[in-house]
Amino acid sequence: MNKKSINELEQIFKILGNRQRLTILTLLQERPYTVSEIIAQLDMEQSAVSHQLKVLREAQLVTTQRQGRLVLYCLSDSHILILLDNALKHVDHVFHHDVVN
Amino acid sequence: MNKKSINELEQIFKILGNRQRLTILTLLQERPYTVSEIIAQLDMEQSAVSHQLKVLREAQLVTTQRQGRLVLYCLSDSHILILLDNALKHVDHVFHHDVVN
DNA sequence: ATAATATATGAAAAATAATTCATATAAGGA
DNA sequence: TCCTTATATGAATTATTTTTCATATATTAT
Repeated sequence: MNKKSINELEQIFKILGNRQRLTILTLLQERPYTVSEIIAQLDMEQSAVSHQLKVLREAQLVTTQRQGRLVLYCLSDSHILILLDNALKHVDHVFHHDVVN
Repeated sequence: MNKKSINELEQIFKILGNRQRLTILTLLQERPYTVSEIIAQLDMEQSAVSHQLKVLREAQLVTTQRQGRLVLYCLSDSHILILLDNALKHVDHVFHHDVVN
């Protein structure tokens, strides 16, 4: 595995390694959400949510479209879902395979 | 997605979201390595490597077996590799799909 | 038993990431 | 135009993670 790949992997995993961002992504898995809706779901303040959305935007994991004064956030593509799903299978494997927790 | 799953995902992604740990995992993908060998590959000091190995051990991503005064580290199972591979496909998709970087 | 080598660990320091606070921008309505 | 609502952003603060430093433990050889 080359250095570039490692860096890219590090970047994504860093982004995914955060509760709020993961929650946002799994919300968007259902349907697009406006920022206000996301704030309501996350119970964190507007500014913090906005900063996290920026991270997701910059990583191109989500896209936005303004609708009047609302901004709709959508998953960029379903590719990331496959990754999440796969990771979920992994944690399932590790956490629930032979150990009770 | 429930809270527990999110937490578990967060944990793994956090662990994978680190250059040195990723490098260690990809080394172990080839074959088991002793700590000294890992240190040699990583160009970071013994103690730091040891701390990172502890993180991987505690997450059950690697297992160890002592051989005399050496300690051999191995990937716990190939499950994690599937996840890495999948993630790699994702970064490939995102970084190299329609944008030159 | 002592020395040497390999690895691990706790606590402090350094680096990085997340949150808050204050304020900015953007759009729609009065 | 001015006010209100929705969202974004920069800088400061706070929290978390990583690294370093000092030291401990384990194993083998002398």
